[in-house]
Amino acid sequence: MFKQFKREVETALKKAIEDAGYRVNDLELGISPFADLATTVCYRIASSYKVPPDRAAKKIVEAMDTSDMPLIGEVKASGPYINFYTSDRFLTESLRAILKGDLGFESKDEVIILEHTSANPDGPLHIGHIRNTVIGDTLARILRRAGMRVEVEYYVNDMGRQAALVVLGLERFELDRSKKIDHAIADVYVKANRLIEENPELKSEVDQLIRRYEEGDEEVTARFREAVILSLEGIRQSLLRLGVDHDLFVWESDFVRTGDVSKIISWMKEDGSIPLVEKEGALMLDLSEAGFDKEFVLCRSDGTSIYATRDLAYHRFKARRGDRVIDVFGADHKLISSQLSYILGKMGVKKPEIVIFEFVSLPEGSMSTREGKFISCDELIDEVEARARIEVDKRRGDLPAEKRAEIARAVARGAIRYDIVKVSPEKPTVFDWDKALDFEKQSAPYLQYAHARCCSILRKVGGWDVREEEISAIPLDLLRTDQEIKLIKMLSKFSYIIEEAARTLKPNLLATYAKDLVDSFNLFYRDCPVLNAEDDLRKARLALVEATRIILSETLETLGIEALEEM
RNA sequence: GGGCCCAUGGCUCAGCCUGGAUAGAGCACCGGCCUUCUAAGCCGGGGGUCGGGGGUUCAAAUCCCCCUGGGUCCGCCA
Repeated sequence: MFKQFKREVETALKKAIEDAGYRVNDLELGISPFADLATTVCYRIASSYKVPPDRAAKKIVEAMDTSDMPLIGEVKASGPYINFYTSDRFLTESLRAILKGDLGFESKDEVIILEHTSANPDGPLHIGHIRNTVIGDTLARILRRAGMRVEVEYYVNDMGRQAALVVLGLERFELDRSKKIDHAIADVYVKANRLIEENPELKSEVDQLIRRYEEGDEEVTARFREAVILSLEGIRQSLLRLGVDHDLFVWESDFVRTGDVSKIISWMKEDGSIPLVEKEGALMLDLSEAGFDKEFVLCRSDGTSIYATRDLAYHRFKARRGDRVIDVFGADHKLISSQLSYILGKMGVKKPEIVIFEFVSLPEGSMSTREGKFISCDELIDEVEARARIEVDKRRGDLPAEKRAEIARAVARGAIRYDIVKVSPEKPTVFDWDKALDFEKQSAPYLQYAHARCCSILRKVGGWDVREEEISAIPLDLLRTDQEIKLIKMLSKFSYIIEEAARTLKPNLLATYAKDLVDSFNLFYRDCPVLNAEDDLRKARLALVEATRIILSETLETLGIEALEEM
């Protein structure tokens, strides 16, 4: 409902400014600590019309007509600011809409292809990869919640040197089958790297594997397939533990096999809109026109293709199927992805929107799968879950063991996801076990706990079973304490926040909202008894608890955190 | 060497895109609150030259330039 309120304010303000005899480009409306919405537009008017900003504010407020604006309560000039407040009707309508299942979204006719994670199949996901995973998956959930159709894809780098090294390693070292399969693959990969370092002459063998795979050699293809499928199996298990499921796994070798890669190369040769350079048999693009000082290599001197070229083919494939293409990439891909975008533009292919996140490092330095220096996603989940189990056991000895295990799993998944998503992607982070295992205020369990409290109250009255026709009869206008008003306003902002997060592709906005929402609920919980309230007030407060439960569970669901009914 | 990102209380962060009214949280620290809906909670307290310097502006944590420190990229790797 906040969106409608904002729309009303925009309409009324725009007209009032005109009627006061001014003209502006931007209404400069924003959420303020002093009002529900406030504008600073009078400063602008002051400088262009040479009037004191306070006078402009007063004049605009006098010209303001809000008689057709049921959601606007009060409008006040406060010095140079104009403050807008919601009406009583706004509060009641907001709650009523939520209780009736209208959360303020409309479905949009837009298909988005979103790629995230796409880790190399050379070992398990580690805590750096899952920053990509959590940002990507949360974005997908936000966009879906905002009404878009989203297809989530994982690009499998099966043709690279890493995959080839695993293949080489598998031929010489035994897989430790007692381990989770992707971890066993990592062991082999680390050993293969060491082997190559000690015997550099083996490098040509790797090159050969790559070439034979690209040529479609059956025996080699089968070996690559097996290695990659094994890694992917383990990776998918880890993703599932985080509540993440891709719609499609796209193998880069497909683009070589279908001829898409060679089509792109011949297009480059014929079209000529990007200058082509040949150096010792290798084919490159000269991108100096766009300010890139190094050439962009299309294919190696031995004729084999290169990751970046295959990625061009993949992006063309994505662009054909979606109205928008979104990629979630690590900061190391910044340069290559801007080159990619430039080339796609020249090819007449829709450019991707790229969300970049900075690296996660360990206190002792950066991670490396090759050197076996990393904390795996599985290890992290295991540790957090074990810690959560201790906490659950401490508090809920009354529950059966399976139930406690289930709660611990949900708490662990949530804690990990929230810990990652609450930090904005451009911030480089250092992993910290103490923070990961902290279940206090700025954490998922804090949010889940508030949801459980809502459920607990509702459980005590036998659950919420008010039919839609009866909702209008609930005396919601009794909810007028500061705590109640604040909470209702928070609830009304859900769709507004989702759309902001979707527009700016910033999932951390929703994390902040979730915490603010729960803060407001906790104040209400402390000061406003529900079950012990007088008849009508009790009904109204129960409705507010139900509305909070709805919005909070929607928020948690969108963050990929399970909304627990008890914990 | 060049490009991009980051720097906000002891620690971890929000706010920066779109400049405005007292810079918000959490952890840690100190002091309170379980005979009332789950204390993974709530209340109070101390603690900040928003890395440094210049500039733009009536107004800068927010925009621009320079510097410092950290990260990252600049492969016929992915």
